[in-house]
Amino acid sequence: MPELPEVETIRRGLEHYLVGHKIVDVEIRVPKLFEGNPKDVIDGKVKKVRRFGKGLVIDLSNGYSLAIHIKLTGQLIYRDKKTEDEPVSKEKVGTLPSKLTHVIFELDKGARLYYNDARRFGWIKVVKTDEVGNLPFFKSMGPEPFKDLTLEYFKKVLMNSNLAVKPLIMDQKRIGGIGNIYANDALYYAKIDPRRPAKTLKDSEIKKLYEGVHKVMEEGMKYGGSSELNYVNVLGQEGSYQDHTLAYGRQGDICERDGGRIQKIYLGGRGTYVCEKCQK
DNA sequence: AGTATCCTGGAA
DNA sequence: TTCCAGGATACT
Repeated sequence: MPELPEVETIRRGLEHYLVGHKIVDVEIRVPKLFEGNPKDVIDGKVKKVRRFGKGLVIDLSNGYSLAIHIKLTGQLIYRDKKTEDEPVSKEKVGTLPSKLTHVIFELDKGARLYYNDARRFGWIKVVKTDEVGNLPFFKSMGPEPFKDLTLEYFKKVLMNSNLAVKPLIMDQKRIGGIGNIYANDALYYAKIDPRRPAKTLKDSEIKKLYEGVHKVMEEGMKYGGSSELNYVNVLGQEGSYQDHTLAYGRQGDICERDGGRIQKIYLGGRGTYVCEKCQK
């Protein structure tokens, strides 16, 4: 599921392939995903691509931006004459456009940007660049790992909440970018039970968890993200972090630290993976 | 703090 | 055929 490492991988790809391209036309096949006037982005040239937590912003030269959230199953795939011959994931993407393609950005020089989304949870919004920060999702976003999430702030968030630590660190308003996969793995790394009320964590545990969050997300980016679900990069290729998770998706596996078995439980309605022997 | 909602492909 | 997946929001 796209979290910070997946969305950052996409951002880098978009930055690399999109900057300099002009948007020539927009084809909207599923209107509910698209907000704002598509005409406002036509003739706009891509200046840069930003990421805030799990959200993306494509800034154009004409004062408008595309704010995008791919939620669980969104894909942004770039194709041009050069990349056309590089195969996209047959399983996750198929032939473009597919029946899951809901928006197509026609770019200059014969290039295209496809937005696919199996579950149609994602959104694309046209907004003035200087109003991006007013969108509720961006406005309420907390500080994020690798950026402005300091250990001091992290400590403060955890110490002041009775919430179970896992749903707490996944709250985008408090901390941006952490989702289910990396929350599970970071907690496993730090040997902390995801159900622990956050304020019961000791300083040393908070520090270890902070370290774990960064560690597992770094691994995520190293492996090009997790393609457990529909995630692919802008070339339509899968990542492989799903083969390197510490705890996520590993129910029944033996914990290599102590030989315990990783259990799947539900916490806050979400699949949660925990070795009860070493995660206390 | 837990639960329903959106939505649908794919697994069971 | 039913159920599950979960990011974010909106309820209760």
